[in-house]
Amino acid sequence: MNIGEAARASGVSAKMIRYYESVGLIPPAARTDSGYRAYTGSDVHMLRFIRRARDLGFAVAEIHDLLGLWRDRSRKSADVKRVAQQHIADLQRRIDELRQMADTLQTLVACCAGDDRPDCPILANLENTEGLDGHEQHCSRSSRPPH
Amino acid sequence: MNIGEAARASGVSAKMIRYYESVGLIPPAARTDSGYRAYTGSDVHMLRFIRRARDLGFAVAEIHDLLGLWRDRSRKSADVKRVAQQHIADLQRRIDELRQMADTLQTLVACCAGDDRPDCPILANLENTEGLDGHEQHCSRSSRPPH
DNA sequence: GCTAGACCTTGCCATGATGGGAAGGTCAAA
DNA sequence: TTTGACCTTCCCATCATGGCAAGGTCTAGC
Repeated sequence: MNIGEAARASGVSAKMIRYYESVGLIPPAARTDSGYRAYTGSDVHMLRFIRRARDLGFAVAEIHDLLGLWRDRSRKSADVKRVAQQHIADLQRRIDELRQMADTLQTLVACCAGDDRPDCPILANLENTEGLDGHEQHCSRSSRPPH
Repeated sequence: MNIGEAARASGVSAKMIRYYESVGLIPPAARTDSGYRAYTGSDVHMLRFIRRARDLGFAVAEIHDLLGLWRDRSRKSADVKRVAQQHIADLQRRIDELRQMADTLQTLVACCAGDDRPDCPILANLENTEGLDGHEQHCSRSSRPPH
């Protein structure tokens, strides 16, 4: 199987397959006499594993670990669970960060008239270091550039 | 004011101040005779604005627009509001992506014994293209590598 | 057998925001 | 004058991904 076929069969682009090989996530592919990479069904299976793990947000380094556990018949499921739980914690941290941003912005947007006038609590908040960093409820006042 | 002072006063690193200048987010700083960048209080004010906008997750291109509106005394608050709302939508999309990942993983983790045995629904899910893409509730079965 | 077109190879560049570091110039205090 | 803290520019690395270019290979149709 050529790299293009393997790509279509696994959902991983040819470019990324070469990349994963170059960074050691997957072993170097077998080669034909002319130098083309040759893949087996088992290779595609592995690529699909990688693809799925990427879809779940695992970084390449984490997938490296997961592949090791996958191949290790004597693995402990506790080890897999730990990797997954750490990743969940990481996802949760990122979610919280984004949600904090969204919440703050949402509060500001709710206070913004959104009409033809220039006064805008959103700009006012960006301008002042203070305000809405915490959990204020009141709409702030105007906003004019300095000068 | 030297770049280091401006950095300390604004919370933007000297490195990033130079970067923002290089990509045109801020105008080229004034220079002393010896070539040092020189900043005013007004410059620091702008840098703080940028810093705050970055903290809210705005990309440099968006901050460019926001700075334009900030400087425009005849802006319409509706324009600012639109930028903010688009950003909120973007944040929400990213949050949903991450939460989808976290939810799937959470379900799998809940199904994993996490003991000394190798059988693991997490690996099983990564291995099979099917399963838990949607909203299944049942814990799946084992997981052994191919070969 | 030849040719066209689809495929493969490697290598370089770009993304976005950020930090690290090197080599060399400037400044201020002791 | 020296020292140390600062500044300058330039290059490199991150992370996963795509794009492009130059050149080699394979296959189907004529």
